[in-house]
Amino acid sequence: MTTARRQKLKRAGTTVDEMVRAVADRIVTGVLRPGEKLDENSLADRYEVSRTPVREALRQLSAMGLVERRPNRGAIVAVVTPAHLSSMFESMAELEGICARLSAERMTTAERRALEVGHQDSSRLVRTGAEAEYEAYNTAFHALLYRGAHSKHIEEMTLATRSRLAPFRRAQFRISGRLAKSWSEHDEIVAAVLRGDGAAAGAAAKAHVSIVSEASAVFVSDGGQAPVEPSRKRI
Amino acid sequence: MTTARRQKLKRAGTTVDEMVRAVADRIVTGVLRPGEKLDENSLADRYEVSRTPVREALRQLSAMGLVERRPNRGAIVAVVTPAHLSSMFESMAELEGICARLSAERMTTAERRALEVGHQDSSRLVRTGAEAEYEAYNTAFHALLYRGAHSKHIEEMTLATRSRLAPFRRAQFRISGRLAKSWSEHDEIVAAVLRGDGAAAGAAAKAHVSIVSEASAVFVSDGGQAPVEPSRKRI
DNA sequence: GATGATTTGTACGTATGTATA
DNA sequence: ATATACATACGTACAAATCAT
Repeated sequence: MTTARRQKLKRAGTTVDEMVRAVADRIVTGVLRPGEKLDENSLADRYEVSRTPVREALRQLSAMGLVERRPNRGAIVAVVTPAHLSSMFESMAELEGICARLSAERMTTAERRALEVGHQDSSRLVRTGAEAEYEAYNTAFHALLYRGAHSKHIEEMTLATRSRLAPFRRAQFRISGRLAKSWSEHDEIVAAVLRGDGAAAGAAAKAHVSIVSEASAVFVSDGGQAPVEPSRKRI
Repeated sequence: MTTARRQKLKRAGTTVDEMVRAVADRIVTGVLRPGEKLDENSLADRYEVSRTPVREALRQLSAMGLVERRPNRGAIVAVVTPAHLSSMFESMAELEGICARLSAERMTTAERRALEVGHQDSSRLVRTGAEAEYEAYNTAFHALLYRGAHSKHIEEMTLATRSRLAPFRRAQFRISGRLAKSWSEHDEIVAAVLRGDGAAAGAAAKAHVSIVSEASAVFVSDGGQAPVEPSRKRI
């Protein structure tokens, strides 16, 4: 029986907001796996709060798509069908493409410089094979592209979709050679953005995601992220 | 003083779900205007429920982007800056374009037929100037395009964005000549979809939204949707 | 299929934080 | 600026639904 150790929240803002952050983090990092039950009492217990904020947090997570709620039947970590997963990757490719295209057209000089500097620096991570660091950089790189589109709502949609995909793409850089391949794809995107070629940047970014999608599909079929369901005390 | 008449919910599922539906509907139809305060007690009073489900509904609406919540300071109908509004219209254009492109490539024969039949029938509404009916048809028409893309997540994002824009585009068909213009734009989209020309369908759909955007901008600057704020008893 | 246990849904009370005089 | 009024945040209690036996 897994012990459900208590863990006081930081209470940066409201209890609910902290709960949302905490649970969302555990979902996207894969600690909580798709299909896993999210019991209100256990969550309240774990974070030492009452059920009221837990319920509000679950509802918000549900609206975000990270959690599924069936009336009177509780909440589970969202479990997506292969069809829906592929639809999300498809959306991600489209969104990345849009962001890259708009970034190529709209980024300020400072933004372009930041993109290029980061990209050049990251080559060191590839040479040394620093997977974890490269993954962190990769997130920042893509965030720059979303931001550079200068369109708040597109940025929001893209980040939200990325969050929902996170549980399914975690192991992508473990796949041999993926680091170098990712970098060279980034290189193509950066070059297109720097020369203001929206169409090329969009196409490259879209292709970049498609490749990640295939890599993740392999991972999924490994069973590593297969929906789970029992193990009650795992919060 | 506007009377806050009580109104029992239908209780199809849970109270909260009905509340979300009811309040979202009042927001997108413009009964509740951007900036208007959503007082928990008044809402609870109006729908004859306790504050608990009201709070959960407000949080879900907030996650949907229809409502803004400031900690300890209550909720208001989401008020968007002109910049954010234009970003949402831009997103809408991109999403519509994607849906139309994918529909052109993926719709089944039955779906194509339904699209064309509805479109041809709608010409009658244009001739008779049936604005309300045409608006209803228009919603269905676009829903067909979203559905026809055969990509659940893209469909969800598009519908969600459309909801958030609804309060700002309501008067679009009141603008003289807009009905006929809308129909001819639809005609271009339908033709492209039927002949399987994804690029043309996407471009036409994207342009279609851009024009709506401009029409709505006029409407917004009319003050018709300017953020309100007092009138406490208006729930 | 009925019954008890468990879990979710709703109501309400109190404390805390925010706005107002 | 201080105090007062008021709205929100959270906890607790109870009701209703689901699940297991």
